[in-house]
Amino acid sequence: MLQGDVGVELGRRVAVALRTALGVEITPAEALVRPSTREGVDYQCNVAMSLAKKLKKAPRDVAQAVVEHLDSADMVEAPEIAGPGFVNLVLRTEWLQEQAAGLLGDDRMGASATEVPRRVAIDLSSPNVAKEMHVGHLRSSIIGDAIMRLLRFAGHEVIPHNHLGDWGTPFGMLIEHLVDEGWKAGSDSHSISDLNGFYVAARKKFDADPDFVERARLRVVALQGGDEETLALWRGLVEESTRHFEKVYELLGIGLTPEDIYGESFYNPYLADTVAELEAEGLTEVSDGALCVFPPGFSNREGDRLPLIIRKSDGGYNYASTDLATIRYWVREREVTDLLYVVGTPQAQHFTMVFAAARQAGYLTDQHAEHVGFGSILGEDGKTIRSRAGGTLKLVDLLTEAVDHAAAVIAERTAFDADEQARLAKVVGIGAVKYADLSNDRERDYVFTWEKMLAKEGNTSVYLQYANARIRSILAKAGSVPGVGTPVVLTEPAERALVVKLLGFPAAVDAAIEAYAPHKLTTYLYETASTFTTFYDACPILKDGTSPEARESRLVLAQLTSRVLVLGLSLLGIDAPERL
RNA sequence: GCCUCCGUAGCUCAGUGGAGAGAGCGAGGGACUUCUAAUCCCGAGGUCGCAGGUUCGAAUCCUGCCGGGGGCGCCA
Repeated sequence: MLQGDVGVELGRRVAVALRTALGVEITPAEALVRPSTREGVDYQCNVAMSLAKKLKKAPRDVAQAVVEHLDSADMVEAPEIAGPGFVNLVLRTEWLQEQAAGLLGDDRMGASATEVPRRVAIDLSSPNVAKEMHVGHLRSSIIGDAIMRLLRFAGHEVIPHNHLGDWGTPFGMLIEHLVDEGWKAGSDSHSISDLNGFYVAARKKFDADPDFVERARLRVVALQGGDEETLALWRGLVEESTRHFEKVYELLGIGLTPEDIYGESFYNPYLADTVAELEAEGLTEVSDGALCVFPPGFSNREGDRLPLIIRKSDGGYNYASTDLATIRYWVREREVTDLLYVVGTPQAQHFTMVFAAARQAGYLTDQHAEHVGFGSILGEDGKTIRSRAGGTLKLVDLLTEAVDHAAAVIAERTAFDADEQARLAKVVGIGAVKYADLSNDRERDYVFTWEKMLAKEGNTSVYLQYANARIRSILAKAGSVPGVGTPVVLTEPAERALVVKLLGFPAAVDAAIEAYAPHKLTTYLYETASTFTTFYDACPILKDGTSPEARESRLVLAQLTSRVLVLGLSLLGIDAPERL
């Protein structure tokens, strides 16, 4: 059975044909084999036009040479040349039948694992201590989680790190507010019911009370000086916040645990060394009292060189220092080959500069560092939903609303018992939120609307879950699941279309991984579910009048579809219930 | 001012330099005593922001312009 992308396999064969026919060496990718939108054509090869000039031949002659030497009779019908030199490829029914039958024994659905596993550190989620997670954290969390799942599926080692905002000057203010609230160091009986309220109250006091400001300042000094009582209070605050995050991660179905937390404080011990190394390398300059690196190629609005400040004029460190120390840590101590940062696109320049500085410093050499940016979630007014702009939407409220909405629909439509309804509501509601986000191009902003988040028609998770539930229902009714080796017989166009689509799974996964673009997978899964429902309507499986052969064959197709949908959704962090 | 991303059907969005640019939603027409209608089928709907350029071929690459978002020194 074929492993991987059908188009790549055809490309390989075209490359061989060109070598034997014309002595030309090209890679499979350069064969330009693409799925075709032409009626009745599965793939098309566009290589003839691209090579014609280089070979000083007419495109149709190159195409003719490809066709004559293409060794693919097992896989495709006799290729036809069309238009200026397109080679149209139609997959043979027998080949499709064999592939479909073979897939039944492959729980990876044709997707191969990498032969060169990498070790990838991925920065995701990264909420701030003493602040409630809001919709802004949604994207980093679920996009990061999906990328993590995709990379692991591909056979890579992935180490998530949750870069918690757990250090810095605001903690003086926050700890003093804790003290005012009667917290005692070392006691774990405290809790904060409203993290946002806590933060706002501290901030308000800070803005109004000079004595409090002074206490906060002293508290920062104590914190950074390692004062035990202060550290104990700080830990209490971090742990309290972490418990809030855990609840959200649990609801969201993100695999992040407290072990994945590498907050800013974690890198604290490395900051001085990191900065000292940069100084020793001669990369730094003092400018306006701040210690800076000036990576080449960046300028500010006056046209002057743009600094990356790694130590503030007051001697404190900032996020550039931490980010450099982070790279240094993961490369040196953890020996990762890749560093991914799932952080909003507004920080694109920051990361470009940090990476540039890290290369200058030798922290990054062969490693691949990439800012996997994502667009902002906008309000209906088209402006970024910001925590301080008033229009805060707590993440937990968003998720609860989605689950409640799903619960209402489920109660209306189904007769499952209460427990089952509650379980389904969570799977459907959370899935809808995740899918609504993941199905957008990662890098683009999108406007948040409840309508979109809760939609259950068209390209939505519910559509996919429903398609799968219908399949599971049929398989349950059928009594026995067709075993490996069950012959697949394709007679109807809808059957054939479904198999062709199912064979596209590896290509979709590859595309999603290659560009860190989960939406490429959602698009594919939606097309697959849609192709299936067309098949479902056109091709009865268990109904009277279906021959035993067709019944078994169609059960295989249903089974394969279910596995593609369930596996695909799982790579996005979305569950697919048996019944719906 | 500079950098960067975006502009595709009424709306929300896909689109790997390849052949009449595709979905969903909405609006119109049709299909249920259901293998689960949270579904399917049919037709309508487009100066791919504008103007040049590169190319055999441009929604896609380059340049300029228009419109919008974001970023541009001590918050992260």
